[in-house]
Amino acid sequence: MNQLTSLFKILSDETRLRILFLLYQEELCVCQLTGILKMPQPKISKSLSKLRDLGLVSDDRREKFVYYSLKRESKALMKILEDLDQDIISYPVLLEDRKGLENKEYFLSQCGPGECEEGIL
Amino acid sequence: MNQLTSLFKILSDETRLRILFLLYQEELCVCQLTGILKMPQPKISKSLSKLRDLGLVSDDRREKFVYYSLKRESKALMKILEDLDQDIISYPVLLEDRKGLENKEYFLSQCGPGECEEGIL
DNA sequence: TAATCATATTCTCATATGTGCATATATAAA
DNA sequence: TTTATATATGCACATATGAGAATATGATTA
Repeated sequence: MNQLTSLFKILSDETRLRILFLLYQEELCVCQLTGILKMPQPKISKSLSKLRDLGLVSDDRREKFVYYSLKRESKALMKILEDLDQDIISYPVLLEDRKGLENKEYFLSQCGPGECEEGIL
Repeated sequence: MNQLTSLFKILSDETRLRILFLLYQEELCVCQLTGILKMPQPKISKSLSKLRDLGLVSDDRREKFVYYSLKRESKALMKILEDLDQDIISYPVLLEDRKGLENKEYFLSQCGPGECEEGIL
């Protein structure tokens, strides 16, 4: 029961929800998430660490980057993400994030916010 | 999106979640909820008022009692409650609450906590 | 080894949140 | 019009939480 309410609490923050929904689609590293969500890197890192604390994501360092992926073990979480996916048309923010995934390679290069974003965005 | 995260925040409190799940099964008044959940009445009332603020429940005064019922308009909420219902075996607290529903008539009489509970409980 | 880059952590702050207790309101009964 | 009963609200408190800025860590490259 406590696990369930903790899950809802995690989902009650928009940043975390958006991250989870992105990772539901594919594995991403911190700088990719930072680029897609257009948020300060510490904010992303802190969100990710909370998600890791709850055991919802796992991290894997490969070369320069730390890749995060959804653990897909919580049946409750998976159901919620599937439902969001099915009704994604109702959530423009999530749709936009999904579109942002197309630039994922771009965000791998060193692009601090405000530096070389104009090229694509 | 904000509506969605607000929903998750509401669900992140065990009291509110239990209330919603009870109302998902049937309409109940405050004293019945107080009796079933074995919690102080102000706590129940305050939870209910938050649920009403979000438009998740509606209240209807009939004689001495105020009956609350689930509004069933939020598709997201309904899906979550249905999923809980389907997997209720994983949530003993909710199962216990459901069992408590059998005493619902009993809690309609004036029974402050600790007074005449022993009769049944 | 020094420098750069990706990520994590710390600190401070303002704000929100749940709880318990007391009390107010309002309807119904006497 | 009192009295009882059901429900709602206010207050005080402790705690939790998210944001932002600064900085630390740790791996990689030069």
